[in-house]
Order: sequence, then C-alpha cells, then structure tokens
Amino acid sequence: MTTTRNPADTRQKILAAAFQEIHRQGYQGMRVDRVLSKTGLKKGALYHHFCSKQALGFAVLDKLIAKRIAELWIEPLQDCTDPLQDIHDLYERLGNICGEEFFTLGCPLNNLAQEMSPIDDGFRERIGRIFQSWQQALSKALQAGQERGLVDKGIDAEDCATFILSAVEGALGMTKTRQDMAVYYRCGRELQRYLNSLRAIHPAGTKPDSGG
Amino acid sequence: MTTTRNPADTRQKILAAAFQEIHRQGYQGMRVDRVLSKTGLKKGALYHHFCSKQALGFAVLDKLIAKRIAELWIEPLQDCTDPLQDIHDLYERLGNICGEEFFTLGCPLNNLAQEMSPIDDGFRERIGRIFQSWQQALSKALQAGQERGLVDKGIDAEDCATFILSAVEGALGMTKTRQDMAVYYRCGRELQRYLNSLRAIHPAGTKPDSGG
DNA sequence: TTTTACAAACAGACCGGTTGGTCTGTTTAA
DNA sequence: TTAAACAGACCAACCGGTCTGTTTGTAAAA
Repeated sequence: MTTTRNPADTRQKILAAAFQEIHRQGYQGMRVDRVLSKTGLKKGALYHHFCSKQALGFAVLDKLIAKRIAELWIEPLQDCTDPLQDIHDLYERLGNICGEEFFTLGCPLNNLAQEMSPIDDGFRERIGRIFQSWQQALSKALQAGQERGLVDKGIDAEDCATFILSAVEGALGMTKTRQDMAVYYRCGRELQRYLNSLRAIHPAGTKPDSGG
Repeated sequence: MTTTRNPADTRQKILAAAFQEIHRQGYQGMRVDRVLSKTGLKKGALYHHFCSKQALGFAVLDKLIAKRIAELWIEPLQDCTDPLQDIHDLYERLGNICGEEFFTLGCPLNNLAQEMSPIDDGFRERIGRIFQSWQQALSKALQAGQERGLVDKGIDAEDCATFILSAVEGALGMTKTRQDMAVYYRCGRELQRYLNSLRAIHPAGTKPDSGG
C-alpha cells in the first residue's frame, strides 16, 4: 500500500516541495503551511524531520541545489577537452535541459545568494562554498586548457572564472527579469565572443599544431 | 523650529528610510514599523503619504532607484565619444563613487528585479521599463560608436547591450554574494576584455585614421 | 490685524489575519 | 514493547492596515 510509512521518502518529499516554494517565492517568502499542503503532510511530520524553517532551507541548499550545480557544471568540467568550447556547450545545454518556467524563476542558487547572503551568515557560508567549488571547476578547466595550448597563457584563470560565473548568473538573472528566454540565448552568443577572446593566439597563417 | 511641519520633507524621509530597508532586507523583508522607527514618524504619517506598503515600494522604485540609474548610467552615455571606453569608465567610476557597504548590499534595482519580477506584475513592469531605458542607452551608444568607426560594424548592438547589462549586474551580484569588492574589479578587467573584442578591426600595420 | 474655519498632516491605539513553532496524542514498524 | 513517525489542535508574536482624535498651517471672513 502507499499508506506505509517511509521516512526517507517523506523527507525527500518535503525537500522537493520546499525547493519549489523557495524557487518561486524566495526563502523568506516560502511558507511552511504551503510546503505542507503541497505534500499532504502535517506540521508534526515536518518538524519531526527538520527542527526549524531555517534548517529546512539549509537542507534544500545542501542536498538539492548543491547537487544540481555539481551535476550541471562541476562534474562535466572535470575532464573536458576544450574548456572554452565546453563552457559554452554547458551554457547552451542548460537552455535545452531546463524548461522556460525554470528560466522565469531564475537560478535557485543565485536567488538564495541575492536574498540571504547579506542578512544570514549560515546561508552566506553555504552558498559561498558552492560558488567556490563552481568557480574552481571553471578555473581548473581553463588552466588545463592553457597547458594544452588551447587557452591564452597570458590570462588569469581565476579572474576569467570569476567573470564567467558572474556573466552566467547575470544572464540568468536578466532572463528572469525580462521573463524572456531570448535574453538567455543572446547573452550566450556574446559570452561565446568573450570566450573566444581567451583563445591562444597562434602566428598568422599557421595552424595551432603545425607551428614549429 | 525643527518641529514645523514639512510634508514634502516628511515624504522624502520616508522614501529614504524605505529605500535603505528595501536595500538591506528586500521588499518583502522590509517592515513598515522599521521604516517608522528610522524616521521617528508614526503610522498615521506614513499611511497619509502612501496608501499601502506596495505604493511605498513603487515610489521608492520610481523616485529614487530609477533616478539613480539615470544619473549613473543613462545620462552619461547620451553623448559619449568612445562607448567601449566610456562604458568601462562608468563601471570603474561606480566602484569609486559607492562605498563598500553599497556593494555588499547589491544593486537596488536588480535586487528588486530578482525578488519581485516573478511574483508581482506591478514591480515587473516598472523594473522592466527602467532596464529597458538602460539597455537602450547602451545600445544607442554602441551604434553611435559603430557610425564613428570605433565599434565593429559586424556586431549586433542590441545583443551586446543585453550582455553588457547582464554582465554588470552579474558582477554586482557576485560581489554581493562574496561580500568582496575585489570580485567587482576582477570582473571589470574581464568586461574590458570583452569590450575590446567589439572594437573595429583595422588592417594590420595601419592606424585607425591613417588607412586609405 | 485678528478671528474663524477647515483641510492637510500627523499621533497612536487598535485589529484581524498570518506564521513559525509547540505540545500532546496516536499510529506504525521493528 | 518501544521508539520513531506522524496527526492536528493550539499559541504567541508579528505585521500590514484602519480608525479616531489631535495638531498645524493657511486662507477667507470679520
């Protein structure tokens, strides 16, 4: 029967509903009652699994959002061949994977960052760690590209990673503001122009691998 | 005496306090009572000048925030000489004008956009108009640069303006998330790299004005 | 100039709905 | 048998907004 108890599943249901609520209304705008009505559970269940609204918010951040970022951005960059190409591919891929509704709601991580970073240390530290690992993945990929001669050795990989991350989040934010996915794709093309400007320069008239 | 009534001044005081509150806590996080305690006024005064919390929020957006954006970004771009240089200068200038505290709180306009665009039509329309004029200013400046031969005629000024706006807001957002102005300056250097990629290309070995 | 009238500009008590959280009791699984 | 896993009534604090009463500026009337 479906009436059998399953604590792990209950916990997951609560997390999923809370994630949706936070994604739509923000953390402060999320109401525990709405999470409950969405799951069909009662307060006893929620406060059995999570000791407070804040603990629930942290759990959503640590368990769902961080995982999503890792799957979409960090792991694919671990062993990429051409970082400049791959970063743009990941950007484009996000547009295919996620529906239009997702884009009108914005990046869950950045939403929380903008809302909570200045007013809650717990959120700021957790969010900071996630962004840190994201940026590191970008930076490492660019450095690997430099070693392979695909990326200009004159650039500072850390700086570029910071900018790419900012630009991606900026594009997602503007897409959300305008409620128009066309903004996302336009920004994607210009991001590609920037990425190309990071390419290793080879002497005119020679191919990258033909030089001596 | 300072006890004499001054409605216009009272209204301005309320707006200023509300702006600070919104900047720190967001619109939903702003409390009417805190605005009042900050101004020393009572509810009677506030609800005499503004019929609701929402009306107060709209007023802050229309009177304070829109004005600030116009002064900092739109008006300076009206008659600029070299848009690519001037856009970067405006970016750098913002870092000098505004204190560190401002950056840890983020762009007031984008904060509101991220928080309210998906859940309130009134805010979304107002915010959309402001961003629209901002982007138009960037776009027009780039087009003027194209006509003067300073900007590559192959680029789409609208697309570039969208990306620049997104990148600037993204940089401000990441600065806020990290609570570190160094992020802002790093992004500034990479933004400049992007802007340089929009420069008109002149034949190798010739100066821009010496070509025939 | 003084008085009166009146609306604008507030003060501040009050209210109803909302919200996160608690507490006790009951059911389920081991 | 027992502890975990819930149900659901209940609560205190908060919060936007209302309402009535009071003060102040001002312009017309005397």
